[in-house]
Amino acid sequence: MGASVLTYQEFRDIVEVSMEKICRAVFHENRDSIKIKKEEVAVKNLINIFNTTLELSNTMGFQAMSLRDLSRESGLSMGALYSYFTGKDELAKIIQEQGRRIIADILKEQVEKGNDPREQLQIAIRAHLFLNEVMQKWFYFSFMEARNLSREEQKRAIESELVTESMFIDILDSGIEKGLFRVGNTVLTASTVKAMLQDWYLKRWKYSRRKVTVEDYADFIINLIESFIMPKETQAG
Amino acid sequence: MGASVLTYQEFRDIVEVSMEKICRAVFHENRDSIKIKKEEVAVKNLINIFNTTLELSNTMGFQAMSLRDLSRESGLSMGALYSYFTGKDELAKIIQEQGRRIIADILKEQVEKGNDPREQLQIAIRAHLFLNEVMQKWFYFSFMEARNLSREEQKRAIESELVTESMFIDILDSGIEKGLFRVGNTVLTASTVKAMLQDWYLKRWKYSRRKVTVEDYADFIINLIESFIMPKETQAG
DNA sequence: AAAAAAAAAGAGCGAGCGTTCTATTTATTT
DNA sequence: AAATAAATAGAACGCTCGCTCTTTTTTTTT
Repeated sequence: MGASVLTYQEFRDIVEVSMEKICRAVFHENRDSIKIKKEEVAVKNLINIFNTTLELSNTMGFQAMSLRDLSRESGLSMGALYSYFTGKDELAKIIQEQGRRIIADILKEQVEKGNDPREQLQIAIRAHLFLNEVMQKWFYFSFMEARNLSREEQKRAIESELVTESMFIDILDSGIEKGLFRVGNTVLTASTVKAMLQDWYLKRWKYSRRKVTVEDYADFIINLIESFIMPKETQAG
Repeated sequence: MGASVLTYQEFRDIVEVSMEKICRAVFHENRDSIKIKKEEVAVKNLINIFNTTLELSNTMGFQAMSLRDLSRESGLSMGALYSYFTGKDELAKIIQEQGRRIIADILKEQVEKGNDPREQLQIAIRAHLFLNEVMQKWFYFSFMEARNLSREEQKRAIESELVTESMFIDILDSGIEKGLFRVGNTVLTASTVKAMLQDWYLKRWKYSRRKVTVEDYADFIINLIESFIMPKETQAG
């Protein structure tokens, strides 16, 4: 081991989550509500709209951001904006949806590459964290604005949180079963791992200021959690 | 050790943070801006106002909560409300201030009781967590609504976060110096401890649903962090 | 019981919100 | 170059917001 570890650069090359790709997906998924016909025009403006929305609402809050703010900062008129979404609420909903979709797709895909629970745990932590880095603004938005969603959408957000956590629980349980990890409270262990991962996008400013890279943080968390769940002898090998 | 550990019940008896006590402090601190003369009347209504504000804004967000909502839910008229604060922004500011004041006062006071770094770390984790439990609504509000504050108030919130974290860093450093803890990245260690503690008030619903008590959670985090920073032999004794 | 002080009530104000709709501009096709 | 389609512009509408201010009610003092 050691050489086969997923690096941040490798991750970026593999997953290719770009704003352009996301917006193209949004365009196709919402073709009936979007009033724009030509894909290139739509994608170009959607990129602008999402970037500006994330920028504004992550500093002042989505509620506090008026569509006139969004219009002014994006350079698009009110009329133009309403060609891309049916209302302010839908704009928030779309951002949330994309965040959930991407984390679900990519995390599962990456973890399945792991050959044993230890490798899977490492991949899960690294991939999750790398996604938090790439999609920082999206996840920060999703967490902070979840309260403004409809009941139905809120349920989905909670469910999404629990599904990701279950993935960690399953890895831990299978590790115990195979005698690789020592017995412990896997639910609480998974829960605290999630909390540490989440801190990366909630307190991004802190880590930036301290010049902690996402690789540093990944290594640290893996060390921390392995020292807890693995017997001393096993840990080094 | 073991018998002298701070329990949640002991903590509650010692610190006595009650809504009534907080509101009495708010009344005296803001006597010039509050238009009410009689302390008992003011305290009674402040309790009502803060409870209702925390309740409403922790579900729908402070921005989304109108003062007419607050008026309706509290049973106080618009005119009455404005006898207790000068504007909506000040209401948010007061709640933030009280949260910061209490965590700073109580945490320092408790940690100073510890005789060695290990005991101090345990006390710090337990006291911090118990405060998160008692003041859950206040802290959730403070975290979620920090963006709506003035630049100046935002600086104070960040400073407060870093001061609490420094307390953990200092404890860890002094433990290493005394040979009790193994050498490691104390800044990142403190940071992750804070993240785990914070999760208690950010995801309270999750722990309630799973019937995890605050004592369970405290014990778990202390175990987790000690297995990381303490050599195996020392840990048990 | 009357007078004075304290507290609460709630209609009214201007501003800004989300949203709509028609006019205009830009791009594409013929 | 004219005709058609696509996209953008921004004024206008109804509504709700934070906040103020005078009136009314309640409490305290005399």
